[in-house]
Amino acid sequence: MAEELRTLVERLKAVSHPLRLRVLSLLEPGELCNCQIAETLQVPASSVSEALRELRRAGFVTERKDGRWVFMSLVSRELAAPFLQGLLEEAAALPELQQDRARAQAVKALAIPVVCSKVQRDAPTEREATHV
Amino acid sequence: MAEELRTLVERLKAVSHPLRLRVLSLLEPGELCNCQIAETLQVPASSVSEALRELRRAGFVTERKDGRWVFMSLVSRELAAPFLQGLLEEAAALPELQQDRARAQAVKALAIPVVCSKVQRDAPTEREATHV
DNA sequence: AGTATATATCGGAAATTATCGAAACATCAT
DNA sequence: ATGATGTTTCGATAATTTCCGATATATACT
Repeated sequence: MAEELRTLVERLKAVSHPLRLRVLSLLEPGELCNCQIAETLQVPASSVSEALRELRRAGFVTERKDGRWVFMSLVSRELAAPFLQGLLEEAAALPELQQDRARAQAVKALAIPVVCSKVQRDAPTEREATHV
Repeated sequence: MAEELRTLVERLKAVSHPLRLRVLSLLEPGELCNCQIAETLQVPASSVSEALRELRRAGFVTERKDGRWVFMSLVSRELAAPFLQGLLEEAAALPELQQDRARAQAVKALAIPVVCSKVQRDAPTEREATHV
């Protein structure tokens, strides 16, 4: 298979996943660190980290380290894939993702250490019937 | 998971696949029947049929039956997902997909029965190392 | 140094997807 | 009706993906 086709497919796969799409959409208004995302989405921090790794691999996200924290943000529109623009608009219209953003705002209002020390504790453990 | 998020993810998954993306891109200039696609891409007809089923399920493709043949075409831009426009542009720029289109033109120049009677015979049998 | 905390990676079980030949189904041609 | 041909579905196997707890790594604080 041609390299370029493979790459495009990999980038599409990266966003074809509920958690990764939620994370992507969450980052649109601005950067967030791993634990802010984990707290916002009520998902284990390791899952968020893996989601971010895929989004980074696909070239949609960049990181900025600041001490203990790694703040992730979307790459510029110019660097992103052409299909991303339409996708983000489509995503922003979804009720659940709007809810996510509202939660993120509340989380951002708190100091980061306060948010993050909660994450380890109250991550959900029950597995859903279908993949999240 | 919210229904709408799930739907969007399903639509993204539908195009996150080399064969399905090739088929999608192949249909952009105009309708083709299953066997024309199979011949163009040198892929078993059943694989093409399955790819088309997914693209139909995702709402990207519609069918028009004409006797033995089922011609598939892209749905109108208005009905398609917002991200599809950018994706098709991105796809059209890929060398391999341009090659596919050139082959499709050659195939279209032949009478359909001539094309299709070949398909059953010379489909490739060797499995590639990675998924196609 | 030692502890706490944020992030990344690993391991591995479970679910999902991919693939294609075989068989079924639908329509045409004689 | 019979056979030929285009399309779809089925069956089964292999490959991949998902998910999260456990572990590892990195930085901060005291």
